[in-house]
Amino acid sequence: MPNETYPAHYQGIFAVFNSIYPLSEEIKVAIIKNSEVVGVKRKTILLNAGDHSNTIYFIVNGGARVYYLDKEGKETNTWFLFENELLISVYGFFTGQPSFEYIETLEDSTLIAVKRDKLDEMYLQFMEFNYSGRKLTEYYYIRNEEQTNNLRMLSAKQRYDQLMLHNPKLFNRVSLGHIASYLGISQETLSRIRKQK
Amino acid sequence: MPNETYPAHYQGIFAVFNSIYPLSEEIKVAIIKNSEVVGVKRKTILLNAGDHSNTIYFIVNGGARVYYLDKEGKETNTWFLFENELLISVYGFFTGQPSFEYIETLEDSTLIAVKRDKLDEMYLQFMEFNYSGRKLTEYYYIRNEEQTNNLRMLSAKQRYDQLMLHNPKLFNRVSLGHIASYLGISQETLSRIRKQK
DNA sequence: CCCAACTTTTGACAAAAGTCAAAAAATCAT
DNA sequence: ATGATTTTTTGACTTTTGTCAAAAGTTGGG
Repeated sequence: MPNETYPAHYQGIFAVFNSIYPLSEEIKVAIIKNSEVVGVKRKTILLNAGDHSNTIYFIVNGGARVYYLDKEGKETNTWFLFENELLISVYGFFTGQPSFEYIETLEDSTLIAVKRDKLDEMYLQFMEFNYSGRKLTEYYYIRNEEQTNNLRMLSAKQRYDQLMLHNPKLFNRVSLGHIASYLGISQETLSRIRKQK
Repeated sequence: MPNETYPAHYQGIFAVFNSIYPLSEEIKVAIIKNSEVVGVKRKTILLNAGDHSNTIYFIVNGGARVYYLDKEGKETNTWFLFENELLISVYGFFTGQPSFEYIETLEDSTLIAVKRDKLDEMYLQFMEFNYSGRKLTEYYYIRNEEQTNNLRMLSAKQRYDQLMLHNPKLFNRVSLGHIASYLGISQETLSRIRKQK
């Protein structure tokens, strides 16, 4: 059955899952039935700290950031995510505990939203869906670990260079202030690092 | 069938998996068939940088560290793992790429070793096994993310305090030099932080 | 028990990064 | 376009953390 029989917005998410483990028609139908396509404006808060994170988003287009507030109330960004990526607050979504993180769109975005209870149903109904879920979790885990290792071992300048090398496009879509906290440095230091190049 | 019919060393690993998703007798038998119980001395290298990481270990007793060498050749520890925990080099094991990390036992240890191809076979043969695999990956992911956030946002002293609060027993089993690099600080700074308390 | 090896602490100094305040530049809505 | 916001840069200064070298303390094997 050709893919065109499914709504166009689902092309991306099906492709991502399908590249890991073949998605049966049943699962595709279930995904469509258990999800909702939503369009949101830039700067929309998708998750507030304190709330329960019960939705996972697949970004069809647009982008978002995950951040939290440090003791002085300053925002610290932990992730930036864009088209064809999954968007959650990892801690809140995985543990079911109230979130300490916020999720906010960076741009006008189209998202596929799946509620956690629906996702859990699908994981229990289609055991092979856990195969893809596991692989995707592994993939994001590795991305997180890279970040950990960079923070542990590299200087501010080296972390900046790494990001420039591996994700230069980020600088076109995210303000330097946001990038600074992601790199674990002050905005002023980031500015100075960029200047001395 | 009572658990005592299985080798005593497998109690812990079965309990860990069983608490996530019921382990069928078939999977238990497969795990035993596809694994090996190994006893190793303290300071045994289980994985060398450059090698392919093709074994996952469950620690029956003992402990190990995962570390790598920075540009100056200094060791940086990324994980400490002990009894009833899974032991891998995340990047190497998940990606299949040659490892940049080393794994070394910290104490004489008993381990259950499963080769990656055997694990993959089990994941394909028993789809519900992916459910447990996914949940375990999520669990270790969260632990890693905590570490990332601490490194991004907390001062050396605050990171030390966090570790003391959440994992004080670590200090009984791991030298301060090893803990320093795990916290992303120099040994001297760690020593000074501890003194000023 | 004692020596050798390893681990931890200390001191003096240097380098990295943060803070605060203000100016400059860029962006956005009207 | 233009004034108002937001973002980025700059300067002066402070704090944090690192580095190097040496001393002190600890541990384990013979």
